Amino acid sequence: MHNLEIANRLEETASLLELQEANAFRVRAYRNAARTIGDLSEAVAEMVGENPEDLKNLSGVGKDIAAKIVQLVREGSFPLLAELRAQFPAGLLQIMHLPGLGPKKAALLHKELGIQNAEELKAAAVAGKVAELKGFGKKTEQTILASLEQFDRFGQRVLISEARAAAERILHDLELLPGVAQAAIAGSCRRRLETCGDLDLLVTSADAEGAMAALAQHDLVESVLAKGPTKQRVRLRDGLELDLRVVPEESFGAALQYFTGSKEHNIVIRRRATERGLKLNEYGLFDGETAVAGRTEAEIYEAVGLPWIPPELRENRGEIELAEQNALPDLLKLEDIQADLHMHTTASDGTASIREMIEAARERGRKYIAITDHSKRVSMANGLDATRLRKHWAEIRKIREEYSDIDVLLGVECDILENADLDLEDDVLAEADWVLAVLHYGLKQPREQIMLRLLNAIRNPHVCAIGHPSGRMVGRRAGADIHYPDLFKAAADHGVMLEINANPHRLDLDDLQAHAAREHGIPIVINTDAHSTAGMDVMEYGVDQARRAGLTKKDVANTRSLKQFQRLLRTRS
DNA sequence: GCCGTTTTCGGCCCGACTGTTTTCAGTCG
Repeated sequence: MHNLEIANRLEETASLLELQEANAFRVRAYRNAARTIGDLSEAVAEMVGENPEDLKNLSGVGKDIAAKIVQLVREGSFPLLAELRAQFPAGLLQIMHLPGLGPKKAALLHKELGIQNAEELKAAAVAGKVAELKGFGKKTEQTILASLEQFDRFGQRVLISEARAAAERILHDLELLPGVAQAAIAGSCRRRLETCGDLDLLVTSADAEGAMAALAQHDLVESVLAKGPTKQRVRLRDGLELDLRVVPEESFGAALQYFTGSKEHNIVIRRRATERGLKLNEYGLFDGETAVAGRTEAEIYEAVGLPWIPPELRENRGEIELAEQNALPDLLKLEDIQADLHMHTTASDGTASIREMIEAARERGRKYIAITDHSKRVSMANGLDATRLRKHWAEIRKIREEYSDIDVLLGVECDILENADLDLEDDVLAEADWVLAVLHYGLKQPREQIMLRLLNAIRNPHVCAIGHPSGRMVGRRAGADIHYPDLFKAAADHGVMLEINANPHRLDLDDLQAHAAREHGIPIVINTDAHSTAGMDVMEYGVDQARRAGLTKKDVANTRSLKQFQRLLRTRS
């Protein structure tokens, strides 16, 4: 059992306890334990096997929760969770996590209107029944409908981080099978979309039955939904569905190309084949009955007059034209990244100390970082006022002296307040090496006010970059209503960078806006926004997003050495 | 339910906003 699974059960327990109106601190205890375990690099299941007493050394895990984890790992059972699940319909958890709703309102909807899931909530809201409930009203009803619409659009899709973790684990295990020669992930997961609706795996094997049997028995697989001689569809324990296709070696490239998509990209590629008197399908590229290509993707692209196109670009958004002119961008790679300029410590809401974060960054090969704890407005995250921030910086100054192979910038993640002021005075910001200005609150303000806030921040001479510009959460919450052309113009005029926040829940800027920002000549920074040492590992998702935006090493500021990076920063007054 | 300790129980990140009320509960981050 993986840490994430354990953390998910604890998190679900916390949510269900909330619905039950249990003691708020008990709820928090489960949530804290879930977070600790989710952020942990050692496997909890192994700790249970070796020395279960060690669990109690984890912060937020005491006698009770440790015992529950042991039982979960050893016996696969979690009685408290089972009992809670029996009390509330599963759909209620989704409802309570909709923006504008929480445990209290969700419980009331369930109690008063018997609502069990999102569909029933929608029907009740449309019928105007929600507004009649005590504590609700017309506005709340509208908020609910808007949240449901967002939820519908996301549907059953899961974040790329979750999809990849599952796909890569299964792929790895299939690769170890004796009969399997080649194996690959295809589909949206290979294209590194923000979310995946399902997973596609391809293998070549002398023993198709063996590969499918191994998949059916895989510990991530819950059930087999369909099975034929070359294709098997299974449902994973987390609900995601996965297609495995066993293809002949001479068709592997064709199948990979075909099942990677996108549909729009493939339509154009197939048309190019037709124009050349050829036919392209998942088995190969054919001249009449004769296969002329199919073993690799590259030979298929070559046969239709193109260089191989990276999967991240395959959306028919201009990549085929670039390929024709041999002008495909040399996309950014994870190893190009030299720095991480957005992270938190225990000074605000991070879980690791300054020293721990510096060392974790070194282990990941970063040459310089910025420590950017929250400003005071984010009181829930223990944000820093001027006095505490200055003390924090003094501490960082002292500690960074111990390290000769990594530079540490004095940073801050400064809120842009609802009234467009910055959360810290200019004299404080002037002392920072790196000021990241961000929106956290009032994201639903009208466009004019949002733009006033962003432009005001950009005009401030101390602001270096705008972090997670829209504030969106993938699949959960649309971001602020930004007029991007104005944002880009202002950022370009004032030499302010824009962030791609690499957290898979954010990925903000998105690929299209990151591409547009690059067109304006704005340097992009890709940062993890880590709240723990393990949080630094999400950099790859930010890099993937940049690749989808067509960005190269030179488009991304934190691929440079510190000296070169500082030259890119606007002149500091 | 966890933590730290004054070792047995009190404190646990909280201020602002929203939409509902007519003084505040619920939600947000």
